[in-house]
Amino acid sequence: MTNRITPLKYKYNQLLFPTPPFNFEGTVHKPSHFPSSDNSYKNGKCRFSLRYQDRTLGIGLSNLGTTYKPKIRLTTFSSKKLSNSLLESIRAEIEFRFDLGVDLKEFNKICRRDSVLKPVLKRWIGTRVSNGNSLYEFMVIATVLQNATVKRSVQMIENMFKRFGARISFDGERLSAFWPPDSIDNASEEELRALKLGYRVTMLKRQAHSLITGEIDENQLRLLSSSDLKIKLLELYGIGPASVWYLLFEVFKRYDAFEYISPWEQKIYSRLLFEKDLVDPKIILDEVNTRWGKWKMLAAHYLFEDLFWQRKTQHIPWLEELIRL
DNA sequence: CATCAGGGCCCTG
DNA sequence: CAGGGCCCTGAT
Repeated sequence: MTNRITPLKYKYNQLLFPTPPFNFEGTVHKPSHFPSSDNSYKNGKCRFSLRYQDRTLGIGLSNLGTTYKPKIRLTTFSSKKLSNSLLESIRAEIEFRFDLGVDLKEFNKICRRDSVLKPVLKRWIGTRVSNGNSLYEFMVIATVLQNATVKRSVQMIENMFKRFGARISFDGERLSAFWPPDSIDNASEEELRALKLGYRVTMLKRQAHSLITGEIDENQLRLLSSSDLKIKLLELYGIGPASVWYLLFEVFKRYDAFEYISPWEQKIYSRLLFEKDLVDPKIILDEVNTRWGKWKMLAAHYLFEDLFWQRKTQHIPWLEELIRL
């Protein structure tokens, strides 16, 4: 266990040019995601820890552009010097994880014709599906989400950060960083149980193990068609019908990955799309399919995040009840 | 004090 | 394919 904080004193700037139109804030900060100590968003600046090629790095993203002339400053912080080729591959990885290269013209056209999304698009045009986490990290997140309230999920992931993660400081922030998977693989069951992970311990251990054996190769998986990818992801221990859509969408940017609705999401979509308390999941799924087709999950994401942004400035009682922080 | 569901999944019959 | 069990917590 390391409570020691590692300062990342080397810093490298690069410029990123997302495809226009681009929305910086909507892309780098997702208010519907639960808060955790590996990332922060303050004063328009996004910072997070990045475990990449066995290094623990700090990343800063800040906006230097406008919606139609997008430009981002990517700053990579490290405790050791980094080579140009490594910096280049970090840049490419960040561009992928934040989906900076996608062309959303067709999606925007569909949104403008849609009564529900039209006003939402006005606020968030250019927003990407984005996630700073690797597949492995997102599997961990999906696992701690299972059968738990948000508060408990946060408790579980923070317990894991404390026990297995690193602490880094850079750019005036102190953040946690994910652990190398073998530390979970080597940990004893009792040790993990002590972190109040419950029955998820088996899943977390098997996931870490399949990563270090090379059974999971994220870069290879990115090349698969969505249907093949879905089959592969469902083979991962602990990934079932609810989690697989999160992975397909957030990690692999498959914009149509919307085939399953969990009960709390069902309530939210019932409100947003039908102005009712509870609509049958199948009806919701049919509705989003006819409305938004192959862009249905991205469209739903816009609705969802827009709602959670509203929550920051106004009290939405029915939503508070569902979130149960 | 007990019981139960929660932002599921696996395993069994 | 339906249903039980699973870690833990907080609500009732």
